[in-house]
Amino acid sequence: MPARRTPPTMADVAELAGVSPMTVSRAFKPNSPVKEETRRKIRAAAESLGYVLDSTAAGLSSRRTGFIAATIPSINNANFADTLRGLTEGLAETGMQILLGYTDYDLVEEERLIEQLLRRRPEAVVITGSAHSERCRRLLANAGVPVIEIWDQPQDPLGAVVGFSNARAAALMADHLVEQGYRKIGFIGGDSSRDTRGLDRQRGFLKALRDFGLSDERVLTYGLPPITMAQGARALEALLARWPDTEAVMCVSDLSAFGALSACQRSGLRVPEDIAIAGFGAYDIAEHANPAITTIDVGAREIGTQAAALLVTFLEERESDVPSVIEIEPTLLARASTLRRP
Amino acid sequence: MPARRTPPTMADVAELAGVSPMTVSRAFKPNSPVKEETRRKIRAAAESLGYVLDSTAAGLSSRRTGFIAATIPSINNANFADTLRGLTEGLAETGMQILLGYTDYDLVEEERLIEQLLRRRPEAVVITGSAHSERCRRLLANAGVPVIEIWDQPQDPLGAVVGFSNARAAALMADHLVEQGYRKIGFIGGDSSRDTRGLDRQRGFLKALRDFGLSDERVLTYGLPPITMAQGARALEALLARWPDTEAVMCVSDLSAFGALSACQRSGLRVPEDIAIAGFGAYDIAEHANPAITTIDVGAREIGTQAAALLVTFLEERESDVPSVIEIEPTLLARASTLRRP
DNA sequence: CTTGCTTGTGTTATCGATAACATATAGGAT
DNA sequence: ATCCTATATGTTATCGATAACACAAGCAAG
Repeated sequence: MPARRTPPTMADVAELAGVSPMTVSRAFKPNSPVKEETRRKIRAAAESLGYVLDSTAAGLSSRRTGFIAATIPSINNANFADTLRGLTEGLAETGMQILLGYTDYDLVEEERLIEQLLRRRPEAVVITGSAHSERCRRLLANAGVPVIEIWDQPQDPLGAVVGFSNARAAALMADHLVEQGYRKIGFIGGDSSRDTRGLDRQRGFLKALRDFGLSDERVLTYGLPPITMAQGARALEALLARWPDTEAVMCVSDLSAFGALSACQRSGLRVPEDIAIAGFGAYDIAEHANPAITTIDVGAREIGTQAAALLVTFLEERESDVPSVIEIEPTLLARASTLRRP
Repeated sequence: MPARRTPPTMADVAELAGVSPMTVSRAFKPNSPVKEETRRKIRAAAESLGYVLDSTAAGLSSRRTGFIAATIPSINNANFADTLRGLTEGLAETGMQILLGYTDYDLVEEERLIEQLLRRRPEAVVITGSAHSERCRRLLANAGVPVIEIWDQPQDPLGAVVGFSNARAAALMADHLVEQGYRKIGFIGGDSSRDTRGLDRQRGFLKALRDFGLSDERVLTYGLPPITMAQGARALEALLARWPDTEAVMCVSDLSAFGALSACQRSGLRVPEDIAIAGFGAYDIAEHANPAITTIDVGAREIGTQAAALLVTFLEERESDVPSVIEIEPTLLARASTLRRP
């Protein structure tokens, strides 16, 4: 079977099966009135020609592309990958295909990306984060399709929301550390405004410290978000160089927390006896580190699942106008890296 | 600006700008003869209407969809994410969009996925792995577009290849362990045939052991691939329960190696003094673990970069018929987890 | 036996853009 | 002044499928 120049079309299948193209079209859709025998004949003809439906043409004609556009800041991030997995699995039965884009934590890139994605006429858009350029907001509003913002709690939502408060989630960790008796508490994060969720965590954490009457000055930012294990390690060293008596540190993510933990161990500090380390995100690594790292589980997978469920109702009922806000409840996972044993 | 029912079309922009739709079409393509003033007028009209090009229609008409289909086994895998990043960045300048699918290490799912992707009429297909169902091979052959298999070295390539020999890569590790003086060497991997690359590693590793005249019996498979940190930990415990005098273990991936390392440390074993642990894949975690884990860098990012470069030539020259095979050279990263200090 | 509904199939128009061809204008070469 | 070429724009047909409508046949209900 030689590779052909142009793939066979529905008309080719129709001719071979001795029916009209319209019947072929129907034969490929479930729940359309086609005699079982005709359908078999068409299926056989299609298979023998190696026919594959052209969704491009189908989408143009039916005005339903079967695409859901989704943006995430980065591929190399287990949290967003989990969300994506929840989304993918939740949409599997609908036959919708996810059109994915990476913003690299950059609003300008996000705007470019959204425009590129909208060109494909997705039937809905799932967008990570709540900070968008003005033009990006306008593009989304004009697109006339449901929009779901995830992983955040926007002041001014574009449509539906499946998210949580990064500030409150981080405050949970402050509560925990204070409750464990730590008083000289620091924070490690990235050093630009790109990662707004990271900044929200920092803000929420420091605010909670202040509310406890504690100092909020032990903040060390290092590297472009999302910060890596290596950067977490260096940040911890720098933080201890400046404030050697620090008792506990929260890191903006589990990856940087793991780096910080490694740095402690290399310099002979015991965790948590000499210094407590906490992370964020409930990555696998936090669970399997020695000691296991206290972290916040933000329900990354569930965000995807809930967004998918919301999409299913939107697509079924065409009721994109009712903005709904689903709040995910982050939970603290207290582990050895911060627990004081009396 | 209210959300409209149906988005504006090129004809709407044309009317507002006082030109023909064709001119609008040209105004959006670079290197087409349009007066600068006209172009500005059209751009302004488009912006004021919130016009976004419909790639669906464009693709149908021009027979160039701007899609590259790509499949990877899993999202939650830093290696494949790296490959994807290389691919994305390498294709960025071309304006091609990646249409991504996850096979979940399953050939049946792969076939389903490939058919779904081919419906979108991608201009090329990048597919991870070399094992495919018969129908999948036929679909790809019939599609009439360049196909690149990555991350492997197929016996019978579908088209171009950017990969490496998993067996030889694993043999590198056997060489290293033997060279370090270990003799009672084990292997930890997943326990099904789904992950063919993992199996290739196992095969190559055991073969190398035999070639050194060593026993190849210390193999423990545990859990569905890709195996997790937790499974790596349990596998190590099981392996030591059965062969307590094991001196060194290679794990099919760095994640399971990290789990194994943690398991050792929990049970008071010193690494590498009591037992050496090695991984595969050069994940971040291997570098930052304590001790750092010896691993194999397979050049995941480079696989993506090279595949992108190949695609660029294919798309420019329309020379998909010349199958090229690019071999990536895996390298051993010798680290503390296996190094004997005399 | 007629009416009305369901099932199965065909016909025509259309989705939104672009390729291919056609035309007009401006400037340069001869 | 004439021809030629490059630039700038318009016209027509078409990409491959599906929506909407039309129609035939079969069967049930009245």
